[in-house]
Amino acid sequence: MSVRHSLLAILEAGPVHGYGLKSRFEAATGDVWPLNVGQVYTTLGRLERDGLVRTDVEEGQKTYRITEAGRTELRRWFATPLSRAAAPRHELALKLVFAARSGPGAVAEVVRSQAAVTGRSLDELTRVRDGAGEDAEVGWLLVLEALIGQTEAEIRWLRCCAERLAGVPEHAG
Amino acid sequence: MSVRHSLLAILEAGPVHGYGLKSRFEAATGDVWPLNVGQVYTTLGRLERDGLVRTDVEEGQKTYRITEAGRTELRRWFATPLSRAAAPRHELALKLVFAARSGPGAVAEVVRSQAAVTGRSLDELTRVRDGAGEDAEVGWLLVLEALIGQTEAEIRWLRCCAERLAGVPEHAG
DNA sequence: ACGGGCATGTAACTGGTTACATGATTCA
DNA sequence: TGAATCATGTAACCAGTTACATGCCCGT
Repeated sequence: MSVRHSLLAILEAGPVHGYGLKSRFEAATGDVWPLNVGQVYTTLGRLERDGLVRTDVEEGQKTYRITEAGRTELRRWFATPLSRAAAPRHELALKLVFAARSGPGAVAEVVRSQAAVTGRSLDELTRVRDGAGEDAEVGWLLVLEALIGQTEAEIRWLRCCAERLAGVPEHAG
Repeated sequence: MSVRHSLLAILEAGPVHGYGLKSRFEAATGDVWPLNVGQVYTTLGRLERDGLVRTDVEEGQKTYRITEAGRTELRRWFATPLSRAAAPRHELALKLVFAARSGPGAVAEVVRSQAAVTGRSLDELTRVRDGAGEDAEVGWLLVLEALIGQTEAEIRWLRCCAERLAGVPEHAG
């Protein structure tokens, strides 16, 4: 529910029209997660359906405004931590688990190809971060560092998997 | 597409009936990600629709069997690394970015409540891992360690956020 | 005149997820 | 007998996502 709540958060600062939400969302996160404009409108439609935003026309442009229910929902979002139980399934972990059961060749392939891509990704992320000037946006830096930390953890884990699975007989476990 | 491919991977080892897939999925990952039985059937229906599995009745029980197209798709899954570009939006990062724009109070609340939950989660994960015996399943250990690494990275990042955002004026950026 | 960015939408589809109905078997 | 587990499904919904249609306005 990231998009829903992000739009709500942008609207908390004041009414915006549909297209403006797209640019503000991308500006806030430094274009790391581009947002299809169409999705803004579908999401806004659902938010309105649920009574979290309301629309009115100002000077020919339709503007969206957060409602009290919307503010409540936003506060709830901030106040409710993500729980591990509610976390989505870790696709890479699943892939590796089932590759391990499929045979050592599959494991090696997954680890090797993923490590290459993830490594390149880490290089690029750190290069971008280190090239950031003084005027860099706070949100953008935070997003970058979240991604860097996550990526580093993934690389460590892949190395750990490679070690542990090296020499494990086929269909083990 | 984790569930889809995981079921395909289980079927690669031989035909199974619907309910068996649920138990095998959970056994493979150590019950970390429980799977609603209903979802097994909806997913199998979609896999059959797409020609990746086929069914036949054996001794009164409907069994599912992977097709050649299914094997191809599974190999494609193993061979194709996850790309950062295709990665889902990082919900916690988004939450923090927008909490930062909402005001320092919101940031502090997010960081504090999330750190508490994440910390407890890390404790539990490490306790489970350290309590694992020699007979522990490989896949389960890998999943555990992926989650531990991810959780540690999240905690480090939260600390970093707390430092960086302390004292940042409201609506900065 | 025309291309590009601003602006608003809709239709369609995907995979994930749950709630519910139904019945067989097993075991205390 | 009655609860738990095995077993098979369906209907409905959700958020995310994209492809597409439409038109305005502005600068070249």
